[in-house]
Amino acid sequence: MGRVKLKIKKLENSSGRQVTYSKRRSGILKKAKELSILCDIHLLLLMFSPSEKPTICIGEKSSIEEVIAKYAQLTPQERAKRKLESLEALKKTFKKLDHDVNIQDFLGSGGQTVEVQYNESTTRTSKFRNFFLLSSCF
Amino acid sequence: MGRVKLKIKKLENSSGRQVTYSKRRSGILKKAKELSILCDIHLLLLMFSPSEKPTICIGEKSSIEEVIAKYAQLTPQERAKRKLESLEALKKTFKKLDHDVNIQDFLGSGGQTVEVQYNESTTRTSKFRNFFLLSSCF
DNA sequence: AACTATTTATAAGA
DNA sequence: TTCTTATAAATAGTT
Repeated sequence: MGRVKLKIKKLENSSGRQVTYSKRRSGILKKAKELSILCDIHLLLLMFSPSEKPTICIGEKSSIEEVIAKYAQLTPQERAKRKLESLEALKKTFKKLDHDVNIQDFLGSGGQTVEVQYNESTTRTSKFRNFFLLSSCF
Repeated sequence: MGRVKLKIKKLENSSGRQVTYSKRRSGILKKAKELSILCDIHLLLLMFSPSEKPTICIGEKSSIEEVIAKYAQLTPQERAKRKLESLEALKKTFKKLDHDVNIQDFLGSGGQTVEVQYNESTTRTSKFRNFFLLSSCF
């Protein structure tokens, strides 16, 4: 959308990245909120600006805890399956809408799984402890 | 976008909700992925379909753990501030783009803060334990 | 911060 | 469900 079609790759101009972020951030926040209302679903969107400023969007229906907890309740098998399905859906969208985008570049490696074990005997800061507690849920 | 302008309220027809979810899910996944690439940012999008099927989208740059951990590192004050800022940005977008939407209805109460304390002496299932561990990070 | 030419997303219909 | 198409909406480059 706009005067020219944009190549989906990292914008090399730093201030350009910030401008594009501001514009698209508004757009995606609106989309997220609309989707959660129209379809009455749980939704969570979390993002960080190029200068690391965070934005969070939580669907009307949800608290952050609910959304994360719902995801945490899935089995690892289920989560892996969903990741792949999401990737497939995205590929399909791009095939349909964007024949001239390099799909491989765009999607990257995709369905990596991450396994992190929390070692009780290791001393960690609160920050790192939180990190590992959270990791163990995904 | 479409043949008519849609009112942003819960679609009352159940199959209509599912159809709209499918279409808009593709759209928002594409937007999220594009934003994360163009602006080279960390991003996480998690949503559940009307039939509770989960979808997760993680930006090219991120693992789930990284995004959550980044958010977990903010102070509660910082988080509350960001929530309000996000809400303000959304209000602004709607004022500009959608004069005929009922802003109040659309945004709901918004900036609620949730405080959950984990009580070590209480017995809980793993599921609930995860819930509270996660809660304590937000 | 606004504007506007264009591209993109999507609501309804087939 | 899947495809089409008229129309609304988002946004890239510009002012």
